Amino acid sequence: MKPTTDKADPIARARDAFRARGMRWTPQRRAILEVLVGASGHVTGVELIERARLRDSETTPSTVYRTLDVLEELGLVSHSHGHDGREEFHVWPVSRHGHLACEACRATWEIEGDEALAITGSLTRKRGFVVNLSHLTISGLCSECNGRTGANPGL
Amino acid sequence: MKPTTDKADPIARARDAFRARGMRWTPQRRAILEVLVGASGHVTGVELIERARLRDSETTPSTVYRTLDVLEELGLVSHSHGHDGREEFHVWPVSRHGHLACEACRATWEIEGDEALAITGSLTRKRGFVVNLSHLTISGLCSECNGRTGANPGL
DNA sequence: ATCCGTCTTGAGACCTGTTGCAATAACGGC
DNA sequence: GCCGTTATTGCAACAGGTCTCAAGACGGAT
Repeated sequence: MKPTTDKADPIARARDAFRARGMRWTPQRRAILEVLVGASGHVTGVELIERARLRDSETTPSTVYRTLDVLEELGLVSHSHGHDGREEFHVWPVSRHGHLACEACRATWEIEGDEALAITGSLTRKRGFVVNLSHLTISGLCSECNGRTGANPGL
Repeated sequence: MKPTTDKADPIARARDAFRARGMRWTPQRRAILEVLVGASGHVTGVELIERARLRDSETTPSTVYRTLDVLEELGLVSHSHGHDGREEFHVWPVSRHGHLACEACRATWEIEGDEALAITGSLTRKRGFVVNLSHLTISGLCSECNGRTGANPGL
């Protein structure tokens, strides 16, 4: 006896989340959700649009971006900005974390746990400022690139 | 007896910095420098273009942005990204610092000194990652907005 | 004063997103 | 199953920035 809404199915859960907030469940939203299920890690807006178009060639950018906004409100995705300011979406964030991005080699790392606390903690204590960790991208030079480029007189 | 290049004049110093690197000193660059001298704090690209157009209605965006890039290399300006990813230029940075931006009230604060060190220090020590502090913008909720909006289940 | 190499500029196309608005279609009620 | 409300979509224009490329001009050499 199958339950009407399978708790393990992320798409069914998303649909329920939409409906619970009086929002509508549309084919377009379903398609974008399906793309997200197949994605992992960090994806740019353009990548998501391209993938969505593979399923439905009619997909328009505005719908994708608007859906991503809604999904962010629902907590299903989060976004931050790469060092050039472009959006990067983080799908199904398992744990809340920030990012570290090397300006030279473009590699990225996640900042979480104690390391994240070292950054957010002092701001919260001293200023009462609550950091939006998942939106945070810290850029600079990783140890490898910093060694390679030699004296970079202070970025 | 006036010296040919007045050490106190930031525009003359900029001119010399350009020439010293084999770059040319053009009317456009001079105009943009003049705008920057009259600016303070944080300015957006659009604001700078508008102000430059007041002096020279022919000013084009590409020239302004390119000049800003060069000036950033020379260390005369720095830029970071607001919480929506748009560029914000920081003119004549007196001290290297990052920014804190409230997503609700849009207020911003500077992060410098010990506070900055608390953020960059652990990343440098543990990962050898050198943070580009002047490019950093941390967004979240300031104490006032956080109190006002009540329980925000973890940004 | 003129010439020339090459750095800069300007124009416009392009890129990533956002927004206003009319047309469309979910979905709760009958 | 049909209707009406109203959330959502698609389109097209807009906004902030970047990039290419031909034309122009800075400035060292003559």
